[in-house]
Amino acid sequence: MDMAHERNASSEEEVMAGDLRRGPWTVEEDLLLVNYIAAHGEGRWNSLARSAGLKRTGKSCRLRWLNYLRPDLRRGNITPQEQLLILELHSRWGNRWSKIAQHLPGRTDNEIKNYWRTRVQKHAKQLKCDVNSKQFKDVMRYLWMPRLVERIQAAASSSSGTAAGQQQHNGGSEGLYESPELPTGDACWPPAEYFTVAGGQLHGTPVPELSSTTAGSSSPSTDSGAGAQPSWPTPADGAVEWFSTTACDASSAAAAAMRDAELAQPPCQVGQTWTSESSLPGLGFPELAVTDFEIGSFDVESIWSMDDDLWYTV
DNA sequence: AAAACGTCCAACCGCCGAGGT
DNA sequence: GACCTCGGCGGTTGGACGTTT
Repeated sequence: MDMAHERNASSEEEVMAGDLRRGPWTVEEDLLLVNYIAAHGEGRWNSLARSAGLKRTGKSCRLRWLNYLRPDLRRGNITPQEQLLILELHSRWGNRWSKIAQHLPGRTDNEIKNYWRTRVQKHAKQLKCDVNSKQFKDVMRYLWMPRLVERIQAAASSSSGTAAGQQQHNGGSEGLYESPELPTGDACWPPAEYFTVAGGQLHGTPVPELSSTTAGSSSPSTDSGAGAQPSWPTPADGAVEWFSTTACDASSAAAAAMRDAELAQPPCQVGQTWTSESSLPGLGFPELAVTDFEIGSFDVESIWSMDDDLWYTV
């Protein structure tokens, strides 16, 4: 199983906290928990822990079950589709991991949180920018997310010939993109309510519980103008922050004032190259070329040369 | 070969809100 | 209303593992 299980169950890692065990779970504990839940179901974790004969806190049992033992967990790398969804949802909700996880079936909040901290924040660090800064968010929205969409589209189109017949999904006439990491017959991804592929195009639809301002009203062009259309935030979305050319210190009063001004204006500050006329009709998303992208001191080319498959894995 | 460094992720911690008494 | 218990959440940590020097 996992490496934790290979450890000696009587080692000093298993420090007793009172009468409760801590540290890595053993195979025996996992079996106790799984069998008990199979027989009695979840809930009342403290009493469950006692009844199952586990010397663990209810919290620990709950965490172990939700993050590791649950049968419906997805394993393996975060797919580009999932990456795209995480970026998009994080841009809306911030560190609401559990909420984000609700929209990635089989993924846990812990997994998404770890992904964000280890992968996304690393890129922010490489850009010498705070991960929550406006600049970094803009990099994500205008560079990485379109790039991800391109990758998804490329994968979808390259597999459409052979996999089209396998990608029929429940009730829809459009073929869903299926993650290449999933075995045939596994759940399609992303779920139909988010993105679908029809006519070689990736389409975004509103995420449940999200602001209706993004519903079917917005989609970006990619930097190659490919026309992929996940559910991007729009200028009309009050929660969306738009470009500024200020330094990375997003907390400065000047930057805040500039943001306020930007929010009252059409979203155009990318080297002044974007105008309402240059956006795709009705899409509200600037049509950008990478070379147009100038914010602060970012070395845009360095992003593409990063030796990291975060944004490119298929 | 091995030390140093970086990455990943399971698990824990502290806080908070909901619900019950 | 006060108190307590519990579940859930986000932040953090420790250690295994991989990579680089």
